[in-house]
Amino acid sequence: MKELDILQDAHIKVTPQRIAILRLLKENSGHLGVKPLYNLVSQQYPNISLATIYKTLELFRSKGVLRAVAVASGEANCCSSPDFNSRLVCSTCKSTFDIPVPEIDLKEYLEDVSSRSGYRLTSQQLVLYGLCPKCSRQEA
Amino acid sequence: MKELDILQDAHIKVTPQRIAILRLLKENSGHLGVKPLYNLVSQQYPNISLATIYKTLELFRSKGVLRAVAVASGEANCCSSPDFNSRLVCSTCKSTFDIPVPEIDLKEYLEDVSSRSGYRLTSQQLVLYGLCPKCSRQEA
DNA sequence: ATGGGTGCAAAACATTTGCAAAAGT
DNA sequence: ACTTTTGCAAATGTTTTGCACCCAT
Repeated sequence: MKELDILQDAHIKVTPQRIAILRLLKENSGHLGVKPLYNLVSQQYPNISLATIYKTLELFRSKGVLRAVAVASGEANCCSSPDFNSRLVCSTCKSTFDIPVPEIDLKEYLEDVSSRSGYRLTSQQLVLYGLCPKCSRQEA
Repeated sequence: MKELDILQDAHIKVTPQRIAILRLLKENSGHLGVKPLYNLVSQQYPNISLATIYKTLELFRSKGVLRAVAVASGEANCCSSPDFNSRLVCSTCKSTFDIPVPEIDLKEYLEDVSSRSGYRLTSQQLVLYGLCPKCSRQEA
């Protein structure tokens, strides 16, 4: 789907900056922090400001074009022992509900979590942490 | 396991502040941001500084007592369509490797990802987003 | 003309660093 | 005693806000 169509479908006014931002996010599978994104957009629009990036991301999020996704920062912290960390987070009020580690088929699991918790699931994120082959070698 | 033992096992010098921080994280399943944690610790140690919190968290992380876990912030962003977002992130160099959505048993899936990617998995995080019953009602 | 978008600058907020005093082993 | 940690303050980095100007209806 073209960037233009995505924006129009979401009732977002189309501007060149917004198209560029959306295109870059798509090209990078969305795995882009604010500054890397800013640097990329700057190549095309040298005068763009960080404020525009932030405003655009917030706009996209509010319209459902983007979904905020975080890779471990210091924001929240967790006692180490449980290697598998599963939590249910309300995307509106941020309240959390602890859920058991899935041992069964994921679809069953998701239905189960939904009915136990009463939460209406909108999306899931499985983040796996590990060492890539290069770093794994360097560590040994 | 007692806080004292956890710290000693990790070869971390024991201080009352560190015990308090670790205790509070455990009592809250680790789902605690920096400021909420600071506020709680402050009740017991009114003079503790944010710098100490940050330093302690970083220390705990480096010793493996804590694992950084993030709940969606603006840090990284993702095009919406894929409801199930799975990524493999190298905990050392942050490089990413896209992985398919799991359709099968999780253990098989994890083994499969590991052998396909060459990454050595250290931990996984499944974050489910949704609306809690209260917010779900308010939205309708 | 109007409404909204942009970029700048400043404000607000979050995190990190350097250092002297205090506490731990 | 020696070393490390603490808390303060300042420095740095990040995100948000207000506003004047510009662009596309």
